[in-house]
Amino acid sequence: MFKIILRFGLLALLLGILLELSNYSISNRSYYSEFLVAIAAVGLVAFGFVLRKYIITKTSYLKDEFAPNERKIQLLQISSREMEVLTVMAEGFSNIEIADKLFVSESTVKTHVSNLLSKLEAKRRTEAIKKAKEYGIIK
Amino acid sequence: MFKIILRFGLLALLLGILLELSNYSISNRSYYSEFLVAIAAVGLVAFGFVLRKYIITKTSYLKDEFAPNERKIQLLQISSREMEVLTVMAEGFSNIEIADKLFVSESTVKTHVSNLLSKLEAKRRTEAIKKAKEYGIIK
DNA sequence: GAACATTTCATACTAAAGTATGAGCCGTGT
DNA sequence: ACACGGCTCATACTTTAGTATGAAATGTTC
Repeated sequence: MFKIILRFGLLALLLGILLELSNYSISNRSYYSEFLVAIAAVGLVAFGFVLRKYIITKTSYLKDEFAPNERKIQLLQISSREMEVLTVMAEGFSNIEIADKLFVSESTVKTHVSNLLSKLEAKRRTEAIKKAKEYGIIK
Repeated sequence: MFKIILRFGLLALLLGILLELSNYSISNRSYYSEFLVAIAAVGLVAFGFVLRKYIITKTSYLKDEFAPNERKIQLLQISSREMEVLTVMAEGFSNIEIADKLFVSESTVKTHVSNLLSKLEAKRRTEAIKKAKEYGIIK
């Protein structure tokens, strides 16, 4: 992360120097004045262009260090056990498989899922998963 | 599309004028010389920054930097219609809802889903959705 | 044009998912 | 102590989802 900031900082500095250079050459009416300005301009545009990509990829990188949206979880009144069910459910497991993983009965899982559906205002588990992801409460 | 090109063209022109202006003011050693250059530089970076977004979003089939993994789709022998079903299915819709959206019967959707499950080696639609996302064939 | 994949649909199943209701247990807090 | 929320489970039921099979209409490819 610091590496990227450093890289972009250096690039920005370089472009700044280029601009300054063109300033001086303009004052001196050098041959390369217009040329240098053009290069600096193109460089700056490219800088912004690439910057966006890095910002986007690096923020999606931060999604890997996934922190569930606790606010939303509390707002929807989703309990910790429901969260566990939701997480395993999103992995594509059936109710019985979830039950085995959490050491409870299928009935219990069904109850949790049913509660999750109403809390997430979803009609199906697929819809619940989609919404939960949109809310950032699961990855 | 032309609208966007026009907009960006105008913006680029404006930035060019700004640069030229700063050139002149530098020659004249005006108070605003450095200031103008800085504004032009920031403008150019912003230009590139926004440009990327527009290029990506306006090339429509590349939404949010997402390009479906065509190689994987072909490898798994998933047909175009199956892809459509998969996409809508991942949005959390039921078979009947998918059928309505694609103007086919529920039977047809069931067939497609069933084929998708075997092709994706999934036991349930939730698992299929998860795998499809991992493979990068849906977002 | 014959072979082949795709898309469509139906029928008849079985298997899951989801709903509704009631109930017992366990902590926490008033 | 008692109310409350969370977790557990069961039974009974309805609704979807998923499988199997067959079949017909399209394209596509060699």
